[in-house]
Amino acid sequence: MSPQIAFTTNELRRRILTGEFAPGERMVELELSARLAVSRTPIRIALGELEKEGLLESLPTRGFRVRLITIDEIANAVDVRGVLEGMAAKSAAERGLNAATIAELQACIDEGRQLLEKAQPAGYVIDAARWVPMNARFHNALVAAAGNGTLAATLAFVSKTPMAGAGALSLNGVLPLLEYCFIQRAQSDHEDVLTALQAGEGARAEALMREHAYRSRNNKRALMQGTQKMAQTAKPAKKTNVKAIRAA
Amino acid sequence: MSPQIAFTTNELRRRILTGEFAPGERMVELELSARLAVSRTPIRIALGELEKEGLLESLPTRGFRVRLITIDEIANAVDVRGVLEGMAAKSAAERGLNAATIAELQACIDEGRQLLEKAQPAGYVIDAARWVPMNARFHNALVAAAGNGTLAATLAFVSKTPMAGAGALSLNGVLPLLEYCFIQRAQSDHEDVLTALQAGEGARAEALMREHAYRSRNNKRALMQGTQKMAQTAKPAKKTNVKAIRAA
DNA sequence: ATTCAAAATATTGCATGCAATAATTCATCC
DNA sequence: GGATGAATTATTGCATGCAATATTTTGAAT
Repeated sequence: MSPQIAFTTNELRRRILTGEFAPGERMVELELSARLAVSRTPIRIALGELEKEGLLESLPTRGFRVRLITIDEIANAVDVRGVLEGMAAKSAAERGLNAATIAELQACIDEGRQLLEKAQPAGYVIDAARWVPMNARFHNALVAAAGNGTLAATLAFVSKTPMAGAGALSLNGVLPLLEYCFIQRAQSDHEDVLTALQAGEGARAEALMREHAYRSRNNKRALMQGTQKMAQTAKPAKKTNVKAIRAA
Repeated sequence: MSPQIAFTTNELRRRILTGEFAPGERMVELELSARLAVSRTPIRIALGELEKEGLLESLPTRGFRVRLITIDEIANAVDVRGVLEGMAAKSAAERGLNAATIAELQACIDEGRQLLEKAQPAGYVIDAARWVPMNARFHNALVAAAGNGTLAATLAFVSKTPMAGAGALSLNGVLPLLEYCFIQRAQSDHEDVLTALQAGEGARAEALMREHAYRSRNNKRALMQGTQKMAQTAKPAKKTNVKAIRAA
């Protein structure tokens, strides 16, 4: 992807996810073009991209609108992710792990244990800035070990659903003790999975990864329903003044 | 997707899959624009689309080239499809089927049995024109019954890999007897899955759907390695005469 | 005040031009 | 003859204009 298009896509994605564009709001090419200071061409391509990612929906000949993503939709995506990661674990166990993969997975586990230990005296608050990338590394290493490129691409596809990716637990400090318990369990799942993988126990590794995801799904549901994060009603789309943009 | 872009995408996809563009060949916007009689804009968007489908690969600032799809890649995609369809079957069994779904699945099974019976006196040649859509209908009904939109979208994503979709068995008349056996087994799988679904046996339904896909993968491999369909070496890309196109 | 039609406006779909850049060809020198 | 650098050509990246279409507003008629 060319740099301008990549920039536009990332920027729009970011602004949608941070709520700068509310669900239901229309995305008008000319307005976005003015806001991001790029021409309509990259905007148009980026919008198509974000539609495929599920962030936008297209109106017949009226361009795109920000989609409202429901809790159920996130839960569905996480379930699919769990099944695919289970497949990855099973395949990896059956093929056998190479030394580098074992080292990488073990490194993640070591870091995770460290983070948990550091959290206890600090009021059971996990260092999210380190946990999230570590968690992503663990999942990536596992998927890579399955040696199935299509599987990896499919997981990437599913993980595009907002909040459905591996590193997407809330972790913004609400309910620290509850989150600590979730993370503790996740850590223990990681350890069990590595054990199963090394023992070549494919079915067990698969079941563990599935449960790992199912649990994370339920945790998300609990946190979200608690904080009502996603339940904001869509603000009415404010009218854009195209004449003014055109004049500028 | 607007009509022109849809046309362009479908047309280019078709031409790539039929081999009109050989693997390795570059896709030059201006040339395609002339061939399909549309401007560069829809061509450009369609090429991006086909890249995401895995049919093309992008060169840094040199546009796109037709990718060579290997047998292993197809096999990987079919494996992923099997796992996802297994998940669909399990979910469907756990939620329970409604009457309309049962009727649809049963109708597919009845038609399949009919096709098998008709094939025997006809030299064991299956009527592909009816089998393929029936098979697709069966798989679609099953996925719909799972009630997970993300799962359906993910399956659609995986099924874009050429030859990896549910209705993609060769079925062009090579080895009629062998194909007859494959189809006979597929039919029996369908029947077993419906039985399991109706009995609420989720784990069994899942296992059956996985095996159903794994088997189809191996059948494909056997047929392909026999006929060497995909093993054609890429023709060298013939030079395009842009001056002539420009002049026209 | 309500309805309807006509005019005005907003907005996309698509085509195309131009500049930037990569690849290729060609001419020159050793 | 082969290497090197300059000119040429091919080709994309991006901007933008125009026509087509959908929506909204306006203004009249009831």
